[in-house]
Amino acid sequence: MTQDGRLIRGERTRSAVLDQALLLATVSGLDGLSLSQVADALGVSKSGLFAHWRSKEALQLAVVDQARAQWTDRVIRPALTAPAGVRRLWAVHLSRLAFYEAKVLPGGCFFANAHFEFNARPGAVRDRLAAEQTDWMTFLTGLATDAVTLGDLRPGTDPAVLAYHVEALGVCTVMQAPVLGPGITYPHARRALLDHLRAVSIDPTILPEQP
Amino acid sequence: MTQDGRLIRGERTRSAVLDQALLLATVSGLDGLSLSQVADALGVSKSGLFAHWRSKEALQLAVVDQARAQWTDRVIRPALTAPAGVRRLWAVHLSRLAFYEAKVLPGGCFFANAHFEFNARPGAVRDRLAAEQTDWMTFLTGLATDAVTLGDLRPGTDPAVLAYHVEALGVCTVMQAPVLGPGITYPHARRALLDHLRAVSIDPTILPEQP
DNA sequence: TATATTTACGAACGGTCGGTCGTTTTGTAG
DNA sequence: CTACAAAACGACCGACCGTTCGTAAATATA
Repeated sequence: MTQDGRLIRGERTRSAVLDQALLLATVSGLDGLSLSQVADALGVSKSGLFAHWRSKEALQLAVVDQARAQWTDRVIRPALTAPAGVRRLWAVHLSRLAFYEAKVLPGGCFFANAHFEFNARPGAVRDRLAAEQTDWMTFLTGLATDAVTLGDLRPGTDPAVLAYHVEALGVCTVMQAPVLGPGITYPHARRALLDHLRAVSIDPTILPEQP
Repeated sequence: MTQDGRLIRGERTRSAVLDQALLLATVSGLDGLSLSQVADALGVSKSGLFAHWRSKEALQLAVVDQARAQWTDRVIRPALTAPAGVRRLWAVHLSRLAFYEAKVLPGGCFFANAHFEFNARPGAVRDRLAAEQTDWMTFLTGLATDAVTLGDLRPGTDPAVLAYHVEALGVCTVMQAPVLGPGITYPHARRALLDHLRAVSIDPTILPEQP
């Protein structure tokens, strides 16, 4: 291991593998993930992957964990620590983007997409994803208890029903999203969010970059 | 071929294969469908399947088509031809059941589940499923233009937004479904629907049986 | 420089997959 | 019964999969 803070070789390839696996999982699903394809895409030997994870399932779980961790660090935490007066804006736009990215734009172009646009059938991986959905619900509830109520987000819906919608969408929620509709492109939605962020004096760089 | 109306041998196995394939697709997804598993589950040779469909994708498309045809014949058509005064009830309950079956009860126990709880990534099959979602939206719109408006089904939602929700759920819609929640089991929901059907003098047998 | 450990590699294995081919069984018609 | 066509079978193919293993290269420590 190096004594300074730089990544040693193992950690660097480990990170690259996880990123590539997440990317491929958005295409063929977490079930359809192929270790051979991951290795070939990186120009790395397939057998080398087993030096970092003991099995394919272990790598899949690592992908889920990293995706959740990144989403939490880069989006949810900034949202929760934002000034109280602007959390409502965050709630509406994040839910809108998450919904938009996760389902409406297959194979899309945005951070949130790569972190939601996979699903899995087998047991352990599916359970991990279910936990992730619970986290998202917690996040929404956290927003609701302070600057905005769930009723504001979706009038007439109690939390239990919203929880089912979270389960149903596999990731986020179903709120009123009037900006979404035919003819509204994704760059349009993103630009609108950036404008809003600037308008309320939130650092727009907390919004993940487009790859 | 026989001269009377009975199914000849080929059609019988063809139907059995489609049913089994639909069942397995609800477990591992339409992508994860294995011809070997289908054949083994039926005690049939794998190579015999290629006498009915030229490729695996052709069989997958046939599965989608049959699922949609059955759903239309057994559920949507009866709903559309129901007495005008009760279509609102149908709309609410069908959407509720479809939502419930398709997403909340994985590996469930009901007709609608087996016809919705699969998804696919590759091109042709995915396109076919997208067409199915459009049909469902048309059905809901057809209900709305007569006995009930979409506004009644989900207050404050315009059709464009609802269309996105249809896309998002992958099958149906997101309407107000107050009966769904923690502790509300599926038999509960089904019994409630049967009671409602009887209350409005609709033949309950149009509701598909539980397998 | 010499040594030890991490890291990556290439070859190979058993298994499953979709798909092909020639043959045999099954059911119908003459 | 014979003739014929539909239908199903079993063996086999090449490809890809996840995984193991022995070995070589890269890197850290001394």
